[in-house]
Amino acid sequence: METPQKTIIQNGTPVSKLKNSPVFNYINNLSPINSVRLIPIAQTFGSLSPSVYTPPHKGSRFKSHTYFSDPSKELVEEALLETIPPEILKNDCISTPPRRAAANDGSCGDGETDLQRMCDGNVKRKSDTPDWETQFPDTPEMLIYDTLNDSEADRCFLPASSDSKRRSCGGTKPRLEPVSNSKELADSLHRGVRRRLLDFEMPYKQTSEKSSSSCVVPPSTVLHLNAFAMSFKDINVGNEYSLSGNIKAGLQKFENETGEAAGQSVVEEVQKSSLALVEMNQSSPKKKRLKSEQAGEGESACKRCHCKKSKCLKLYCECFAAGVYCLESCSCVDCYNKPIHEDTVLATRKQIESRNPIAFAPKVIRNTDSSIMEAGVDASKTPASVRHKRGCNCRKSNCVKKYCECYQSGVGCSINCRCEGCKNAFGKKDVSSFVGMDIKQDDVSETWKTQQNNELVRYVPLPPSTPMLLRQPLAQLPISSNNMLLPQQSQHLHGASGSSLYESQSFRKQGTSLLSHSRTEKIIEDIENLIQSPITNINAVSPNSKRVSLPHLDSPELTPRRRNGERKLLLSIPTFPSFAPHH
DNA sequence: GAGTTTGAAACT
DNA sequence: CAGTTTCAAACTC
Repeated sequence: METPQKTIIQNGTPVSKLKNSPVFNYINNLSPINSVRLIPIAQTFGSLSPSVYTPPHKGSRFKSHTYFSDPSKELVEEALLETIPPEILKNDCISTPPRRAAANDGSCGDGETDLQRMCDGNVKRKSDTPDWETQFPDTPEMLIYDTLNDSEADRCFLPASSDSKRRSCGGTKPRLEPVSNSKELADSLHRGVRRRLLDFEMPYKQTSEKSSSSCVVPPSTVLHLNAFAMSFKDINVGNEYSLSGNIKAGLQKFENETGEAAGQSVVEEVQKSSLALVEMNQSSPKKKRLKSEQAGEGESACKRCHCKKSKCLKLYCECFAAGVYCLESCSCVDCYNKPIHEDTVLATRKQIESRNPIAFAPKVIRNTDSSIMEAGVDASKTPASVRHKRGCNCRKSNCVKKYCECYQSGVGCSINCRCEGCKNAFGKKDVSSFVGMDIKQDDVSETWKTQQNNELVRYVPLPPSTPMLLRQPLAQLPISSNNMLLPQQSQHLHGASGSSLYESQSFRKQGTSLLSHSRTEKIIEDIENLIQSPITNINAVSPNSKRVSLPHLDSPELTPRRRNGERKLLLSIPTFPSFAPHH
């Protein structure tokens, strides 16, 4: 897949020259885009979700991660963030590499085709507007784009809360952001995105446009940098296949080249490669199981549940928990998690949320350095940026099997865990919460690696965003306008901690060079504003006193500290998890 | 593929 | 709030 920038002549450097550059060829050869089978992302909005809950911890993204204490790395993040074309940020294309030959072979096929169309739209747009920066001169504004274009708005659903329900969807919804050419972007997406989203009390619901896709196409802006960044981590940490390492090698080869054009090229290629990685990471715990089965399968590639008694209306059902409808390919019995039972589904979901407001919240959160700071441990040794939101409660599995949600998610146990005999390879409860978890590949258990390799990719599931979360005042959610929790973006990038990519001085150099200082500062300031935004009104305690702790929210460090002229980047409502109707 | 184990979710 | 039950995924054979 090409990015729009590829047609750009950077600093007078012809595209052809860039394409002939060693790194371009090298990385291009590394790109698995052509070889990786697209994992249907139906029902996987969880994995694509931006709503990995991130405690709003000021500055955490820059300091918390062991591997990224170097400020220059932050700049790399910014560079990556900035470099990714808004078209990509704004839609799913980053998660949907070209799949020209994708067959519409069943329940998942439509969604795939839709995605393809969407990407086609982007390609088209690319040719129309080769220089996205020109059109988005103000990068922060680029981040403020409206998540939902008109087309999407027709399909999206809204959170139930009154204060926010009208902020995102519907044809009459106000355009909430200043993206100058949002119309064009919307048009672009109109050409592509088709999603079937469950309408949660959507006042402007328009069901007529529901597509026939049986697998939900994840909320279009949901993945992106999260997955982009995660992809590095995932691949590097969890898989034998280490693209980032290869990128690093390529970058080293590229080290002699300097200048923005070169840097731009590097980042372009990184983005390009990320597309494949993102693709590889479109999975959920449930889906993973299917990955090993899906080779050569079509429809069956969609994840399925096997519920027998829950009617797929409880969190036992992963489909339901993920906020998607069950597929026909599910082997569930007496399933109510289907479009025809939409009301039931909604009611049930509401009920569950009434019990536990974050029941549908991501299970894996971006932990911050607050615990680290509190523990007085050198932050440089604490890469444990990701933790299970509630922690596990394992007693027999030693947190080394997928019974353990932490382990399953590829994250270390934390102080929130009540596990016994924790041997979590990603970080033991009593240690990793505070002490650096310099997880190298060798540190990850062979079991886990084997498991993950069997599933094609290692995946740190990013559970679905939920209406609950989004019912919170948006300004308090660190969710970017493209449905990404900005801190998470960075933390995902941080999460790429193991990635040697970011250890590449050359890359840092290149990435840094991409940003003008003023722009960088502006971006950082905006993001910091977001980070400072508290999510204080998320009930951290479930009504039934279940463990729903949101770590460190009480930390004084989390005290919101708004700056003057606070720019609310979160002017749009992220797409909600979709219950994907299917046949 | 059936049976077992496991721990989250749900219930009391 | 704690203990118990239910449930479905993960795992084993």
